[in-house]
Amino acid sequence: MEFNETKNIFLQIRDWVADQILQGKILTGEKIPSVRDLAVDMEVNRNTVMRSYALMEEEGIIENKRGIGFFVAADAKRNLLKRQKQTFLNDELPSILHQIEVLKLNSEDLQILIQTIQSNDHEIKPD
Amino acid sequence: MEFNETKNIFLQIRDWVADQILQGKILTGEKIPSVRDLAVDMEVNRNTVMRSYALMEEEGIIENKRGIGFFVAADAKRNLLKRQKQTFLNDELPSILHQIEVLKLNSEDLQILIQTIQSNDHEIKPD
DNA sequence: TTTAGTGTCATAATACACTATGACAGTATA
DNA sequence: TATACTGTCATAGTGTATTATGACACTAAA
Repeated sequence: MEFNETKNIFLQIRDWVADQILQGKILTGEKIPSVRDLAVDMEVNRNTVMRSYALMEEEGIIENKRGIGFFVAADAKRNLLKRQKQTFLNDELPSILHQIEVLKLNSEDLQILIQTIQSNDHEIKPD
Repeated sequence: MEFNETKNIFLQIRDWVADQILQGKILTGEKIPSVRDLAVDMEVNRNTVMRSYALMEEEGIIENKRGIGFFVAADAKRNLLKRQKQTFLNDELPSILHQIEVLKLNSEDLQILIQTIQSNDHEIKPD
């Protein structure tokens, strides 16, 4: 996998797994890739994946079954939605707004952004 | 200054100075704080500020006058605008769009964002 | 000329992310 | 029972951001 240089790898792995869950590519109760497998896939050390999984376990996103592996927790999706939404609105959005103001980006520059938002207006709210 | 834990300090200092310039709080040709002074102000080591300034010099944002200090380069503002705009649109926006899609954020959730963008529609484009 | 302010360079120490590797216990299956 | 998976822990090494400090050359002003 291609990692962003500015963000810690173990956080990017967490983000990737969280994304898989939010997108429904890994379902509730399903087993996620083993620490060793994912490490090989992502060309990263076991311990780094282990750190991501430990973090997600703390966050209640995944659960461990001894000797078997990690599984998507029952309310992982709702948990993640709430957590990510809050992080986005509270931590990321202010910085985005600030940049838009300073760079004077208008509707034309951000046409795609507005379209993307509006295409969600008729979406059914996820659980 | 309060630093974000996830981003390198010398990059955050660069961002801060760049912001001061874009906002017109430091004018073209004006002297920026000395390496030592800013280090004290931000409660950071001299070398860390030095690294930020060296980076900005490479980027053509500031210039050094020996024995005197660093000054805002002639075309710093235009340079910065171009650079930041490109970084935002190419590197940050895709990730933002992705989050909006996955989290199904709509016009209501992002009301402020849309307002901010639209308030730039009647702005005169900066140089 | 002396003094105080600039940046610059070199060195050492600390902290932490990441890697590399080995060993061990639990679980499922042949 | 033997084998091959799981996660887990410990240890050691590497790279790099950051700190701490000292020394030096340049410039401006007293």
